[in-house]
Amino acid sequence: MTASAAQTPQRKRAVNGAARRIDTDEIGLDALVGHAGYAVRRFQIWIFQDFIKTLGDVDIRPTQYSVLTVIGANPGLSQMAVAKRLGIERARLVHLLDSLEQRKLVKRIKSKSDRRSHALHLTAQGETALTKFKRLAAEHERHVEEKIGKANRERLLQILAGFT
Amino acid sequence: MTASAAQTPQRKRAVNGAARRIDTDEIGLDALVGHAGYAVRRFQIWIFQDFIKTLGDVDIRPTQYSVLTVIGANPGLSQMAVAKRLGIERARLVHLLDSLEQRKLVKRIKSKSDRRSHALHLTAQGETALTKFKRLAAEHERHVEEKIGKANRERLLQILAGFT
DNA sequence: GAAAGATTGTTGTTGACGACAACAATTGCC
DNA sequence: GGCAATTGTTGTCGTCAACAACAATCTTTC
Repeated sequence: MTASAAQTPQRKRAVNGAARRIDTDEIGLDALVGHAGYAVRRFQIWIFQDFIKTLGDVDIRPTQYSVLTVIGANPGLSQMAVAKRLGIERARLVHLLDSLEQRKLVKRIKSKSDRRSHALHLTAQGETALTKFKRLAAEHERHVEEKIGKANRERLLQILAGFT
Repeated sequence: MTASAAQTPQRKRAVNGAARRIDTDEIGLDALVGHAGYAVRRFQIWIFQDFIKTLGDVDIRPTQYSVLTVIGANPGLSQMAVAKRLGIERARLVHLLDSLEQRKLVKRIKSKSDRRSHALHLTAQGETALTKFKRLAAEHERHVEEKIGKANRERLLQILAGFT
C-alpha cells in the first residue's frame, strides 16, 4: 500500500497509459481544497484580470493604480517611502515611475532637503486622470461584489485588513 | 479645485520638493483600503512566501505542489486535463512536468487510446515524497491560521470556494 | 572635520508566471 | 478521404519578486 493511497482515495485506476476522457469537474483537487493559498491565488488572478479589463481603455494596471493612489493621497513622498508602503521593490518602482512620468501623470521633483531623493507628485493631468481611474476601479469593485456577494466582500476586506 | 482634492483629503502639502521624513504607517492608502484586490494581492504574496519557506527544504513551490496533488489524486490524467483543472497554460505545464520528471517524481506514459496525449502518474518515489509535501503544506496552513485566525481562515475558504 | 557606514535612486540579472502564437502529430467529424 | 479540432511542444513577450552592485548623497563616529 502506497502512502498516498492511505490518505487519498484514488477514484480512478489507470496504471497503464489509458488516459480516460474526463470532465474537468470530476477531477478531484484532494488536499488543495483545504489550502487557503490555492483559493486565494485563483481569486487574485480573477480579480486582476477583471481589473485590467475594466481599466483597459485607460491602460492602467493594478500596480500602477496603487502607486498613483498613494502619491495622490500623500504628495511629496520619496520613492523609498512609496515602495515600502506598497511592498514594492524600489528597483521595480523605478520602471513604474518611468512609465507614469512618460505619460505625464507623475513628476519627480528633486528634493532640496535630501538631494538623493525625489519628491513624487501627480501632475494636474495626473490628478484628473486618477479621478477617472478611481471611478473605473469602483466599477471593478462592483464586479467583485457580483462575483462573491456584497456581504462576503465586506467580510473578506475585514479578514484581510491586517495586510493592507 | 482639483478633482482629486474633492474626494481625497490630502494630509500633506509639499508642492515644493520637500520630501518630509515620514513613518510608513502614517502614509494613507486612500481608495486602496476599499479594494478587495489590493488586500487579496498582499495576502497572496504573504501566503506564497510562507509556503515557499515552509517547503524550502524539499524545494517545492506552490504550483508544483498543486500539480503533484492533482496527479496523485487522479492518476492517468492527460496534461491538458491537469492544465485545465488548475487553470495553468498547457505550455507552462510542459516545463513544470519536465522539472518534476527530472526529479523522478512524475512520469509521462504514452497513452495507447490517444497517441497524442500522455497519461500522468506519480512514481513510487513521487508518492512517498508527496506525503511529506502534504505534511509540510499542512504546517504552512497552520501558519495561515495563526496569521488570520482559525475562524477567519474557515470563512475565507468558504467565501472563495467557488474559485477552486 | 574627515573617515566609515548607511540610505536613495538606478541598472542589471535571474527565475516564476500568465498570455499568445505557431507547429507537428494525431484524432474526430462530415 | 479530407478538413477541422485537439495535444504536446517550442518560442516570444510582458509582468513581477528577489538580488546584487553601483554612484551620489546623507549620517554617524571618532
